[in-house]
Amino acid sequence: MTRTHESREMDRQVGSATLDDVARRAGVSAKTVSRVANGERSVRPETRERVLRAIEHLDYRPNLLARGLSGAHAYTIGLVFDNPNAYYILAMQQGALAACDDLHFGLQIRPCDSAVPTLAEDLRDFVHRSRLSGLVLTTPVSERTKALRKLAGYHIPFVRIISAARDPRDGVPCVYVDDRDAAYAITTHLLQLGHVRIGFLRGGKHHHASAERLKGYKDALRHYGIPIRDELMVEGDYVFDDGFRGARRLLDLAEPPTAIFGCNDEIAAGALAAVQSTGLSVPHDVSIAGFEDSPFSRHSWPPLTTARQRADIIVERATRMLIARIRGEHVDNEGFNPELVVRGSTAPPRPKSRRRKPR
Amino acid sequence: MTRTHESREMDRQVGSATLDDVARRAGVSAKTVSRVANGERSVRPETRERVLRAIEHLDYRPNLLARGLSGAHAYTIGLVFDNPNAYYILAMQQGALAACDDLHFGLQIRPCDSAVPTLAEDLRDFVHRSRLSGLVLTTPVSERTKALRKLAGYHIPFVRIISAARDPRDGVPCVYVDDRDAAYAITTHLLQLGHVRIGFLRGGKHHHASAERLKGYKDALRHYGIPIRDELMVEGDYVFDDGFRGARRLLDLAEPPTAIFGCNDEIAAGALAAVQSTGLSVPHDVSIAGFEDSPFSRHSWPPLTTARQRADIIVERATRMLIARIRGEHVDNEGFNPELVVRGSTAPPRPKSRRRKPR
DNA sequence: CGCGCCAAAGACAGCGCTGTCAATTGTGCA
DNA sequence: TGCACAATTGACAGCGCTGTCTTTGGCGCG
Repeated sequence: MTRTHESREMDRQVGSATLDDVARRAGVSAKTVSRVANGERSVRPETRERVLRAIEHLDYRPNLLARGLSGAHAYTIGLVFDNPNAYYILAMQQGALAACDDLHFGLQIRPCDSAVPTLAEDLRDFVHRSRLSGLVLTTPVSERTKALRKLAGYHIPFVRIISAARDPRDGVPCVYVDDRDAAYAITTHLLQLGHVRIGFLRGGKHHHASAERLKGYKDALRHYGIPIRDELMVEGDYVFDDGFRGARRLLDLAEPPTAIFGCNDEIAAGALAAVQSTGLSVPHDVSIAGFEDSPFSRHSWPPLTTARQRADIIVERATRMLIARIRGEHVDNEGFNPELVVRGSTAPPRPKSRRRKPR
Repeated sequence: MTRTHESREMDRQVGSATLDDVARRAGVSAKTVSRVANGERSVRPETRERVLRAIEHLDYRPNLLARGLSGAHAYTIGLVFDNPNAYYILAMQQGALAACDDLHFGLQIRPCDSAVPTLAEDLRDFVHRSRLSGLVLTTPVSERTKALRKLAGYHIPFVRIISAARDPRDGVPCVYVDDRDAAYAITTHLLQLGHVRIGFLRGGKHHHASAERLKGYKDALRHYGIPIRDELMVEGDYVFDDGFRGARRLLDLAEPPTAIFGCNDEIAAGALAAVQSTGLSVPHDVSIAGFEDSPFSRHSWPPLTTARQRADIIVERATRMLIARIRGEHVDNEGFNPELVVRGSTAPPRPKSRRRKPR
């Protein structure tokens, strides 16, 4: 590149002092400035002070590319997701960003298709190209165990967020969320209101979380001695339209359910719309519950009973774990329990005599 | 760093061949490989072929950090936003990502507070730290003209997305969206249905788009010779709760409106919930219209009449413009017109005699 | 047959930072 | 006071790539 001194000065005007500039001004070596900038110990307080003043004065900001190229890694992590749910994605991004900003790491966002066979290789390339320090893997990417094994083989640090009742203790760090338990709580809430026929709208076949929630639903029914009926469980993906269609199918049954539990809020919103579109009222004719506490659940009418799952906090925690791990610190896995939030979309079923579809 | 040969070999195993590796295998210089990798002209076809085979064989991927550090810029752009709306943000990200993937650029996501006085300096630091090639500025960041002037002074390329009826032709490249016209269309739609008292729920005081939409509303009323009443225009931000509160206030008026136009879909969803919460029905008692065509509008019941604004496509276009500009190509500004989408939330007003609040 | 010219390819010096290791200084203790 | 040893600091060589400049080789033309 060979830039002249003049052009370097011009660059400086637009605001990019380098380590060397700072070093010259503080009368120390570049390496010492590097030490101060990275908060390393072995620098005498007065030297540190001098360097800090020079940094301040020149408004020095380390060039992340150079740091990444030079060092063992780039002080940047990747957030990998494969999810159709906008709120969920955004909450995850916010959580990751909060942790990264706090710990002075960069963040790269990476949507992907978790079903491709080359998942591990794709992620490896992603990491290598930008020399990422590690990955936060969210569901369902975090459930592709074979790909994860490969990733580990490539010596790529990662933290998984998974749906599990307890710490899997398999040596792979993770944050686990007890979806089964939360689904159990929601179903129990409906049962205690007096519902017996409760529909369940499944989501994302490939999502382990969906299976866990279904398990919680079944466990609760079993606990109350209520038979599990196939016709009350409808397949679908994590999207509104499937919720709408699924709920319509349930309502068309000879003996329709008095309550519908959607596997996430978007599905539940679809169910809500479906019920209202047939002229029935929520919660008087049909109760509806969701899962996630996304804005969907708060911003519908009536607002949805749901399980609060703070994706931002969960991902922030996972990100902090990852960075701690990258720094060589020991970290314990951590569990989260979604919490039941009761809102206006659930109520006791209408006495049988009056429950008849109008029209 | 001084790594041993052994350790380099190990690294190679996990998949990061370098320019030099490829050069050695192809029997050419590193620079020639660089030329091939960057699609430069002056390489003889047979040489290019040989290099490509070596690249293929070694599964070579350029290290983006090194490329960015070395070259004039990092082949990465930043997407800057300051917006409370999840769908909007996500749509924008998807649009930017589509363009970046296609053109082999990286993307950095950057939420920010557009109201801070140091906006220009913050963005400059953001650019310098990662040596970004340029920025896509979305509303309302794109409306901070003073900060933008500073940015231009720092020689940072950017493209704005703004709310304007026509090309401002001010020398700063932009994509412009005619919000006024779309709001005019929505208001006209309501007027043609027979509504006379139409409420307007404002959004985001700092958003120029909000003012443009208000202008469209007023222009339409004026065109139909209907007086503009202050009590029918309610302040608020772009969020559900303000829509809810604002609609309640409108309904509490001595003479409430028969239709409510929310400045975006989230506000309209709030208004929808407010109307339904008072026991009135949409659209029979009150019509509601939104703006944006976000999932909110499709996923409520009834689905909302709105103006379709494809944030993904708009941002993708802006991103392509930015990259073209970075490459030194000439690009013309481009305009988008949101399009009226009529759904179930709007209908003719109920004949006066029967319009009385129950309860 | 020799010359100039242009396309193709290579040499080399960085970009701004960090890891390693050597040099320097200061400290405690015999 | 002198010495071993630890705490600071600095010198230097890259990280993997690109910009500039130089060299090489093939070709047309007088």
